[in-house]
Amino acid sequence: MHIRTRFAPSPTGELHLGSLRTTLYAYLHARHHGGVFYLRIEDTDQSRLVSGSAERLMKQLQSVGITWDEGPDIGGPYGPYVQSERLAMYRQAAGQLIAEEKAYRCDCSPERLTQLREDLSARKLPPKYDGHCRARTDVPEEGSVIRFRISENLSKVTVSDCIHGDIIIDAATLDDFVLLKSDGFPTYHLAHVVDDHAMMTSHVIRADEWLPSLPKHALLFRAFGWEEPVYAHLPLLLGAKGKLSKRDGDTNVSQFLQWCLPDALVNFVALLGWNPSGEQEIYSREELIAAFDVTKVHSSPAKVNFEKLEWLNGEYIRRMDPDTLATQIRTRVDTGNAENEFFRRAVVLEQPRLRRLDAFPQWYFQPYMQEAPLAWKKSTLTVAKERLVELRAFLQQLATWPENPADAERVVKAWMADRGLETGETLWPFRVALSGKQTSPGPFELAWLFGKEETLRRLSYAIERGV
RNA sequence: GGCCCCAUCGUCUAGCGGCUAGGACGGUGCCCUCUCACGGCACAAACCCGGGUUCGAUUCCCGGUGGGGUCACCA
Repeated sequence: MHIRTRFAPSPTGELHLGSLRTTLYAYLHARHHGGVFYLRIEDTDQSRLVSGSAERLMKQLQSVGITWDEGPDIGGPYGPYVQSERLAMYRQAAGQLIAEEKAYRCDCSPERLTQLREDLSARKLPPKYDGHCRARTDVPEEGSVIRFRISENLSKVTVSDCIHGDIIIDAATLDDFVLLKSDGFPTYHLAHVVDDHAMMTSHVIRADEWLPSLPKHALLFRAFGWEEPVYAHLPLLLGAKGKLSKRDGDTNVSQFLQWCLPDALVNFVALLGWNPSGEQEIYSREELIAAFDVTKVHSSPAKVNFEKLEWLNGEYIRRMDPDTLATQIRTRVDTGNAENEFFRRAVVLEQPRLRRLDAFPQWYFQPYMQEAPLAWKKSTLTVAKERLVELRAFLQQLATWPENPADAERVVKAWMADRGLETGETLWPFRVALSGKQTSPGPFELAWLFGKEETLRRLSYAIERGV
């Protein structure tokens, strides 16, 4: 069988962390099998459309490196890939079911339906449609909906899912659900079945919240006489309390991308609810594709651990080449008018310390400010300044400035050993003279960053004005 | 409430009848060290409960409990 999976978002907002994972799994499954991954826009709810949303969704997928083979922007053999452009197909399909008496028209008013549900739930009965219009033949087309008829002969429905296994549902709990709305647009149920059949979808990979309506979909496929796709219902992503939501902070992908590398985010999200049975934590895109197996996706929900994402992002940062990292940071933080070489060196210094791209220390780009005392622990300012004076003289006469921090360390430490200078009393003032901070990269790193001129300038400033 | 899903450290997880129950994040301690990170080492931390099945259950079955989802002319 040829593998075809899809991501079918409704254009009503931003790409959410949960949708990213759903998409990623569908994408990985297709890529793993050399199949097709396509995009379909589900814009059947006229009232909830958000303009520009579909475009943003696609942009965000691109920004995390998820590519599709067919879609609204690039077309493909089974288009159109936008549901509002496929209305004729849904109407035709619904009409066919009416002709076969597997569906019927209903013009019950919203008021009646609401009343009905209220009465039913007041009596502690499941709120379902009472079949008022089931036998009617006089329902006008105008303003009415088409409902699916749950056969009265049906007792059990067996559905199957490749991560949950078989599920058997009592048909009595099923409702005569709406297929076609009165505005002529299909409901999700109809559109899903018609499209995934027409578009040859082999695997429907979607969130667990769809599981309760799986029997409807199965019944529809059977009513049409179509082969059902393989279903994979993914466990939900949970926040602090229940389904991941705004309560847990902004969970939009764009929000994460402000501080997180796309590859780290993908790596992180891939391992939420699935893992290839090892102790490896970091996977390249290729490794994910090679290892992915939908049937090994967990059936239990996963709480999102944002701290681990930060850690993972740090790991990715450490593995990057400094120039690439520098460009990633440049787009996210204000680097003032730092010149390229200086910025690149600052990035090298911060690379082992950084977890969030947006947390790059600002002091590199700001005027010098002494915030920590020059004196080391129990030592005194006088001693600190004596050391700095000696150090300045030594650095001053250096013929060649160290090429890198390790060089600087070697040279200065040799000199210190020579003079019998204690490290804390010397290096602490040295570092504070350069950074002004309680915590910062080391003095050798900073001397390399600033170069001879600026290093000497800062030393002199500390000797004269330092406290 | 009906229906459905789920259940290993706080969190993500390995485990697929016999293990000192492994790893990662986070936490703690130590080492490295001028500070902060990085890195290294160590420690604390889990099989929800009750019945079965079995020589033997974290693992299989049933029940309970707990958590979650879903019950629209939304997806």
